[in-house]
Amino acid sequence: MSHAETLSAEKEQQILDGAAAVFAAEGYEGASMSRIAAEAGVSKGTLYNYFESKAELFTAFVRRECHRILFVFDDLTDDTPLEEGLCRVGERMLRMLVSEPGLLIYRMVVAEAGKFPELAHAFYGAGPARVKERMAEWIRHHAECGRLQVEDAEFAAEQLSALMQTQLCMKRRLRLIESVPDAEIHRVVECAVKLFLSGYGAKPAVPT
Amino acid sequence: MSHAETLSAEKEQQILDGAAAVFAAEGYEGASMSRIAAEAGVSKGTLYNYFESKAELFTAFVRRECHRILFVFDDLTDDTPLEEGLCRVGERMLRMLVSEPGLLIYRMVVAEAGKFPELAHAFYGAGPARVKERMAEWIRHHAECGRLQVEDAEFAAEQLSALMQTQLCMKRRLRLIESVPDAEIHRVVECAVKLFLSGYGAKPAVPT
Amino acid sequence: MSHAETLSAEKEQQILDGAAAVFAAEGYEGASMSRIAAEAGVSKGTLYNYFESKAELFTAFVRRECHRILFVFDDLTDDTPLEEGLCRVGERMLRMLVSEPGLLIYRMVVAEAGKFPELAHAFYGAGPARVKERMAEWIRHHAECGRLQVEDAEFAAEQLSALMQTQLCMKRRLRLIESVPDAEIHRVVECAVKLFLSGYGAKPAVPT
Amino acid sequence: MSHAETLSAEKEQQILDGAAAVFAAEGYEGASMSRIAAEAGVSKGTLYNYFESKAELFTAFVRRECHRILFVFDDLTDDTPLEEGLCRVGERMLRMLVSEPGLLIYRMVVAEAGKFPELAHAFYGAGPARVKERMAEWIRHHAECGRLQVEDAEFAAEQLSALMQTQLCMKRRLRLIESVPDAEIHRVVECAVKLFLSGYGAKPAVPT
DNA sequence: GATGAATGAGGGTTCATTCAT
DNA sequence: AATGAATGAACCCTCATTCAT
Repeated sequence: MSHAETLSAEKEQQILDGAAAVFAAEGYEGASMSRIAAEAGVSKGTLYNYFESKAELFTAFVRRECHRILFVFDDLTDDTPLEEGLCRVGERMLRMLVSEPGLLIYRMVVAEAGKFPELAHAFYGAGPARVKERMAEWIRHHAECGRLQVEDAEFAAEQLSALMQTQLCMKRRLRLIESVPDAEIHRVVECAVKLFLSGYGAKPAVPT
Repeated sequence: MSHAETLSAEKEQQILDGAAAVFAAEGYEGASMSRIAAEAGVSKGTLYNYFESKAELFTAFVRRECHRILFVFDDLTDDTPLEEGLCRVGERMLRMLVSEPGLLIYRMVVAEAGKFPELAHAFYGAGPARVKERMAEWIRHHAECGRLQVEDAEFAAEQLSALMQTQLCMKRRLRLIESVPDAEIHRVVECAVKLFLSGYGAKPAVPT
Repeated sequence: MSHAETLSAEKEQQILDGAAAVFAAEGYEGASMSRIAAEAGVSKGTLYNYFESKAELFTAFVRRECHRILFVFDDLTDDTPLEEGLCRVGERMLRMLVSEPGLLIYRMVVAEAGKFPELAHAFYGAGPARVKERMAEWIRHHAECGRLQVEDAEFAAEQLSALMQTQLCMKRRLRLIESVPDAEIHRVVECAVKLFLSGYGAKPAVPT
Repeated sequence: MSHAETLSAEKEQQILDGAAAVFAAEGYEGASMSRIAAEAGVSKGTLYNYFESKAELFTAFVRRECHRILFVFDDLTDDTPLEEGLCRVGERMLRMLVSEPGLLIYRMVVAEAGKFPELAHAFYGAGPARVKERMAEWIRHHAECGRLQVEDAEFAAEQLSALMQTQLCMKRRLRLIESVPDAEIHRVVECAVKLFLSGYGAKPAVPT
């Protein structure tokens, strides 16, 4: 992206793959260009033909991972039934959050927010902020249809997102567990949606 | 505890203070023992009299920070009114999460979970797990009193915790904002408790 | 001369021009083949088609510069009046010594005499030695005509050369000054010739 | 000089000796800190305990060499007879110029004047300029005593200095010769002084 | 017990050179 | 003949760790 197209795009991906492996295992500071080169199967010099510095390689790697991850709303339309839509979006979000690439990028961006503020900003904009925004739109739509009673759609969206991030998520972030069974995900999402709807769902008319 | 009585506990704290400053600013890999020694006002050799290695110093520092942070339930009793208790606990938790020491420890543990799995474990046990456990007890108490309708108190506690961690929290973790106004905290906590109670609060008897 | 006829002499000069610019700015070790290639507007590979190595390119560049510089005696004939000839030669020599190309070559050859002894030898032969020899011939001619009283013409030539290299010259070599006004040059040369003639000029017959 | 006195002055000299050997052989850019460490018999790290960087080590080395070299006028008094004084000073200067340390420092300062302008400046001030000034004073003294006819004593001093730097000097600078016989030095100095006095010496009264 | 000079492996980066295209 | 991507050794420098004082 930031480099001439004369260099092989294939090799660039190869390098980024190597970088992903090493950054994931060692973090930014802990990763060495030597190891990345070895992991990617290229020489150390080649790294510098593709990326000007370790920092730029890291940046490119984070940006690529960000793009790979953000697909949460791809096929949600206004016609999707309320509860089904909430569950589908929630499930996707949670799956992404506990997936290996999702965790990787979360850890790295949080860890290096001080050194790479622009990355933190880009991550927030492309990730949480975008999800919130899109979700708020959808919530607003359903509120207008009378199926939700929401005043601040954006905040409601934040709450829904937050409800997905129970300790399941935390445990993955801390690498206390290696994988997450589907059943767990379903349960978390279902309960989150239930709680959400109990607060924001249209109240049944109370019979007089 | 692991050291001979000949070493001064005071100096140990002095070193940990220096370590805290440098680890906070530079991260684990970025921190140098020289800088820590300078910051702590001792010689490099002394560092190694108190801690066997950089890794052990880091471990000790993280453990101390963990202990400093966990005070959430200190004065909550069974008599505390339900909503007030929820708010008080939530507020403390959120304040801790967005505080500089809280963020520091969160970032470091998440970042180095791969290299220091035992730290991640200890952090989880001393932090999220303990909070959840304590909160679940309290919820269970109120459920037994009929003020809450909760089947799985632990999961409910997780949800309440999760609701505190809206994007306010994320923004702090990403260093997108430098501080958090009290009003913001109040609002997040209040809304969290409201949503929580809408789902778990005792339903008013429906008139027949 | 050492290359196949398939290579373009034009491009060779182009490369040497690039090399001159970079060697002048960075010195031998400081210059990079990449920068030379860029400066010359050719690829790195092409450099190696024309010159076997960095050392050979440097050698070729120094030799070319040597040739460019040596023009001191071009139009001096036996008929040129003594003092005028001395001044003209002196002035040219001094101008050459303080000129940018002259300084460049002097600095580089002196700096790299250890690594490139054959270059130092070639430089001496093409420069100082040739000037001395040519000047000695001319001095000898005037001695035979009775206008100079010289026993060792070669040594006298060395002295005349030496007299041109006052601190003006040194200051330029040390880059303490950026340019030399004509008046300064005239003065140095004039005084040098005057001193020279006071020692070697034919003594007026002492009246009996 | 620029460092705390806590480090061993002995080892500092040891390092500077190693640096001298390597800088002399390879030049500034060509010298590697590894080789200097090996030559000095210390580890690479130790180099950096004593000198902050390669540039600073080079600077320290040049300054030390400068101080070692400047002793030309140490015992010249106003009572020293004219011709003897001129010869003595000239001889010392020439010996210094063709000595290994003298050449070393000349080569390095000329070669790196672009990169280390402050060194070039310091060298000029401590070397050529100081010699000129001191020599001019002495010449002025003899002029006042009527033994010399000099208008611009400083310029005359420059000329005398210049006359020492015949091709003997140049050959050493180019490493074309390894050593200089005393006889050569004597001859150059004697002829220089003779020429100098023929121009600036008090003229014998011409008998009427 | 405290010090900090010494170590040397390893860090990121550059660069002369090669070679497939 | 010309290119420039690839290489890997070597660059300057940092740092966790040791140990004589």
